[in-house]
Amino acid sequence: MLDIRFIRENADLVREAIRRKRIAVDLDNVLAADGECRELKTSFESRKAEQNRGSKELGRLDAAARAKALEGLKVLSDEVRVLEARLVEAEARLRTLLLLVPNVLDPAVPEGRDDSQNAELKRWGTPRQFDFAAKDHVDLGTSLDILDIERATRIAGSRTYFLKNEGALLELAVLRFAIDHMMAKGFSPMLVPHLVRTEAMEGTAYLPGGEEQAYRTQKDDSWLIGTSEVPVTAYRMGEILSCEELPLKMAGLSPCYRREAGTYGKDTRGLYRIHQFQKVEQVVVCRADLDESIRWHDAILKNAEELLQAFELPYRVVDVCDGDLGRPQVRKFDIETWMPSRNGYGETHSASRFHDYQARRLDLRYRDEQGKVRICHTLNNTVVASPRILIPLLENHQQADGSVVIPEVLRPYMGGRSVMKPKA
RNA sequence: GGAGAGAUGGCAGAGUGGUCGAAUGCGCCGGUUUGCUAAAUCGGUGUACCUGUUAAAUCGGGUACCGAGGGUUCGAAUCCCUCUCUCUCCGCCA
Repeated sequence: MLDIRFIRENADLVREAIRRKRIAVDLDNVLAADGECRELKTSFESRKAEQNRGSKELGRLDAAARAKALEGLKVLSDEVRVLEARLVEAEARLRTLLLLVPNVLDPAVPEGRDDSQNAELKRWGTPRQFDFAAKDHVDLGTSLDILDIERATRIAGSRTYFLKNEGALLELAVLRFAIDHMMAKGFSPMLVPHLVRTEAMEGTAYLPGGEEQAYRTQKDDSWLIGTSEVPVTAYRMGEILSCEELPLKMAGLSPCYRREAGTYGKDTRGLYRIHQFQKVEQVVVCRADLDESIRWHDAILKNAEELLQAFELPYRVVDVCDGDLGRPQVRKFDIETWMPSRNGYGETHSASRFHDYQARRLDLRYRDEQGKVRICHTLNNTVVASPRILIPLLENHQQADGSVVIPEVLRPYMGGRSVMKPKA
């Protein structure tokens, strides 16, 4: 959420963001609602002040004077009540509108219609040329007896899977490596609530707007998280942090649940797009300093790159274009990892910088050295998401005999295994 | 799931209809005292929003906030209702 004062003073910037992110919001409605709010607030407060003065005096009056003053106060009280009701309504209307106003863009964000027009920033590694008929991860996983999609579909519906044997171990290995990698960077590992309240979803800007993508419980009105970003970023919501404890560096591990509504027929084969996966997510909460925020954005991008390099997987980094950028992000870098079966790069990581957009919604603040209360900045990036990462891991490291070599850094987490071999 | 108790400022803890944004203590900040430290002593010490003066305010005026939301009342921390959370006991359970 943007500061309404910022919107008033930078309406052009905000209009540009609405246009470039292709979001259906009429800023004039927002500004009108704001004007109405302030008008009502002024008249309500001055009448209320009058009433407070009168009521205060009433206590000191004798019976006769009191009865007389009471009459006038009753009228005033009704008037105040009406004004207040109108004010509350106007404020609710403004907030509803404000939640939908997108964050402004970093000047560097490239222009583009969709993800096909993201700007490539760098490439690392060279996609492998196979001198044999390479299999995709589904065939590999099946013959290695580490993956079963067919039976999962019977039991749990589309976009589900079983990982078993070394497949199960490989996912655990990848996650644990990611946690250790982040701990070495000073991030606190966190296991988090998977069911959260609307507040946390709204605070991280998944709501309103993301209702169709999230699973919601029927009886208790809570939401299954689509990423641990939600509980981790919201972890200190409503608090005023001391500046000594910033930045908060946290690495959340959780399952992630996504309905994938509206994606029928898209990425239907294999483990690319599924309803449930596990992810280690890095979250940074830092002071309200643009340069610092940008530095962290680069740092969390680098953390993820290091992981892919350790896994010996070719990847590229893209600067996400305006048309593909979400409402809350100022700028976003995606990492796409080489996936032979797609004969291309597929998104595996997403590093977002939010400025104070999430923090304002979460009421996440800190006291600076001067004692001034300020709104934090937040950022996040994937460390690793599995099983999607298993796609490049299996496909890139396969051998002619159908076996798959386990990257060296993962072997300690796999009981020393260096290769997975077909069972049949 | 059933029965009961509770939620007050950074912390502890008073306050059961007006003079309460809230006693008192601790903590914290500043002054005085002090060879230093400690002690003593004096003063200060929430957040948000509206509005005024202004070059700008750490300035003036106002409104709101005593878990959250609603109600009663001229007036609510205090009375009533709903919800959330915490604790105790019973049941169930990993």
